[in-house]
Formats: sequence, structure tokens, C-alpha cells
Amino acid sequence: MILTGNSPVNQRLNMTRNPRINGQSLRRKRDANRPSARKRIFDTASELFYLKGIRAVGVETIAAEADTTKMSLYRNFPSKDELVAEWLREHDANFWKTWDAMASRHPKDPRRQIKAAFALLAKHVADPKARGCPMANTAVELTEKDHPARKVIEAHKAKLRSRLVQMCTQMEAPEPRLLADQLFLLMEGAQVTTQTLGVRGPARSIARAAKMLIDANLRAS
Amino acid sequence: MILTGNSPVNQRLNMTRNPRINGQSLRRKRDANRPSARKRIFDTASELFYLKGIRAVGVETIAAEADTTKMSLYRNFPSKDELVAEWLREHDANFWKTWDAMASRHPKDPRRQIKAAFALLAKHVADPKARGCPMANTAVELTEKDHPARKVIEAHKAKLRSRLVQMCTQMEAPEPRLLADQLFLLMEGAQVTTQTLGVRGPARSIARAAKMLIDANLRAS
DNA sequence: GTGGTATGATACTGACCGGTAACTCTCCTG
DNA sequence: CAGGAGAGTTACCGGTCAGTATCATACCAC
Repeated sequence: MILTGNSPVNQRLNMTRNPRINGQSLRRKRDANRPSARKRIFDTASELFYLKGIRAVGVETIAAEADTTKMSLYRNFPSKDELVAEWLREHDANFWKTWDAMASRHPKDPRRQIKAAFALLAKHVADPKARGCPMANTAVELTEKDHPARKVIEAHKAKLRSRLVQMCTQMEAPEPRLLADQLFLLMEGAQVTTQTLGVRGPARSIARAAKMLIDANLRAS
Repeated sequence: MILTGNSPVNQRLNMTRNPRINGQSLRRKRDANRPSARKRIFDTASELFYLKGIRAVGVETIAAEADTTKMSLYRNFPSKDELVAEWLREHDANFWKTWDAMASRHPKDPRRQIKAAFALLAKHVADPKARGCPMANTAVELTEKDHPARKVIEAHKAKLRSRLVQMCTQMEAPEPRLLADQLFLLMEGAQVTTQTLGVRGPARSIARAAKMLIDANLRAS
């Protein structure tokens, strides 16, 4: 069926990696600055999960793409589920690192901070290879409410929401929580629409939408 | 693994359905007003796809839940992929039926039409069992760009976008396409956030968000 | 060198996947 | 009553899934 369409990747599985030539075995390892198996696996999994979805990517595929084997994956991660959660945890960390760096460039100017955040988002949703928000996508795909990834997702989104409230409060919006929710909706909407209507879709209006919403809220004081 | 967590459903597979009692076989069929196998399968698939996701639900599970067998599924649908596409086609038809009924209740009053549409959406995202938009969710889950469901999804969202543009034009918004995109982002955002922050999340602000955005746009004429 | 650690390679398990074949039964229609 | 359509039943196919066992190899620190 077409659903498990990772065939171009799987084809590599039957290729002889690290070929034994002249009985001489196992060439090309430990190239000094070759990343560890763990890192290769993690990076490969991150990319594949994001681009193809989680259920669409098997552990065997991840290992092969990382030029290693399934055993190395299971030596470094307790399960696929935990690998997914780990991927999202790292995404969360990177997200806030970028966010805080952005905020610190406009100290005590929440208006500019929000503007900068939306500029970042606008840039992201303009990338045709982007496929929305990893957190939201995973929430859509993994419906088991006790999946280890879910608490990462919920914590991430809750933090984002409260950060927005914080900024809107500092901006002295008459109803900071309302404005924060509105901005949140725009952000999430922009991410998800890229997967249905692409970069020419409504996502391209994200920056102006945010600006108008902020202006309207501040004017209503 | 936890990913394929449809165990409570699968357990039924080993249960003897339509048990043969006293050698007498095949009880309880053709109950006169029992729906056709096709309808049972379709309705069951629609519900399971929406609530658990597409890849999380196997054809065997669908058949068992519909109290029939896989063979009946494949007698009525060419493949699982087509069943998915069919599900979305029906959703699309129902969506526009509701939409048009709503619009005809406020003829030549686009402002009220949009308000009614957002009221409907607000009601939907307030349902704790809701899990966002089937179209958007499927787009997230099925990344193969030639999947039969994708053209249904893209056509649906494109139509929704153009309908919004049409309404905003009738409303004499100074920039109808901008306002339409903004409203679109809010709608999509509201649907997706219910899956991460639930009904108490930003989705609850959807109606007020739309109103403020419309007011702001109309004021800018 | 020796030993520990990380890695590679291969084979395997049991379960599930989508999809098909072949046969039986029931009921409606003519 | 005959026949055909719809539906149920069971068994099967090849393939993939996540996860494990076992052994061999390469490297680094001591």
C-alpha cells in the first residue's frame, strides 16, 4: 500500500554497507571526527520523524539512514517511543534557546519581542520543506494519552502560552490573556496550514495578522 | 510498543462473533433494519480514523468493530487508502452542506454568516471528544504527496479559503484576501490547539478573536 | 599488551500489516 | 423454484513492525 511509502529509504537496507573487500573487513569507521552512532541515529530520527511522520518511519529505516544498525539504536535509546520523546525534548530546548536569544535582543520591549517572534515564524512557514510544528504534528499522530511524548508536548505549548501572556501583560494590553490566545491561534494556524495550502497559503499573512491583532487589542484600552 | 495501542479493540478479534450454537450457524443477520455492511464499515472507519488516527487503525480492526470481516471491507472499498479518501470526501460534503445551510439563514449578510460560522466552530472545539479537523489531521499524518486523500484535502481547504475571501469581499473589507487569510489561520489554529491544550486552551477565544480581527479590518478602510 | 567500551553484523521472535482466495449461507427478486 | 447478489467465514500470502540475542571487531586508556 501507499501508506508505507518509505521505499526509497528501505531500498538501502539491502545494499551492502561497509562492504568486505578482499576478506578485509569493516573499513571506514572511527573516522576521528565521525559523530557517534548515538548522534547519527538521533539526528537522522529527528529529520525523518519531522519530514515523514513518526509512524511512517521504522526503527530499521532510521538505523540504515544513519549508517548503522538497529542494535545501536536500542543500545542508546530504550525504545522508539522514548526516542520520539527525546527528539521533542531537544526541540523544546532549542526552541526556547532561540526564543530567549530573540527576547534578549529587545529588552523590556515586549512589542518588539513579539514582532521578532512572528518574523521568525514567518520565515519558517515560508520554507517549502517545512512541515509545521513537530510538537503539534506529533500530538495529531500519537493519540495515546499516556505516550511519553505527550507530556513534553503539553508542557511545551503551555509554556508558550504563558510566555505570550507574560509579554502581553508587559505590553499593557487590556486583556493580556485574550490577546495571548489570539496570537497563539495564529501561530498554530500558520504552522498547520503549510501542510495543506503550502507557503502560498494563508500562512504568508501571519506577520500582518499578528500586527493587526495587537493594534486592535491595544487600541481597545 | 505503545504506538499500536488499539489493544482493547483488537482483543475482540479473538472473540467468537456470531457464535454457532447447537450446530445452527449464522445467527443475527439481516435484522431488516440493520445497516448494510458497507455503511457499518464506513461509519466505523470514519469514527476510528478521526479518534485514533489513520495509521493507528488497521483494516482488521475496522471490520471487527463494524461487526463484519475484512472481506466485506475489500468488497466495498478498493483499498484502505481509498477508504480514507472516501471518508474525507463525505466529510467535505457534510461540511459544505452545513456551511450553506448556515449561510442561507443570513442571506446577503456576510458579517452574520461569518459570525455564525465561527459560532459553529467554537461549539465544535468546545467538545472534549473532538480532535481537530479530519482534513488537517490527515494531511499531517499522510505525507506521501500522491496519496488519494491529499487532493481531497487540498481542494477542501482551497475552497474554504476562497469562500472566506468571497464573504470578506461582500463585507467590503479593504483587503478581503488578508482578512480571509487571518480568519483562516484562526480557524485552523483553534482546531489544532484542542489536541495539545484541550478545550480550556486558546481555542476558547476563537469567537472573540474573529470578531476583533474583522472589526480591525473594517475600521482600516 | 590487556581490558573495557562502543560499535558492527546477522539472525531471530512474535505480532501485526494490507490484501486475496475459496467456500458457504441467506435473502430478495423474477 | 431458480438464480444472483450480498454477506459471513476461514485460511492464507508476503512483508513490515518493534525489539532481542549473540558474536565479532575496532578503538582507547592503562
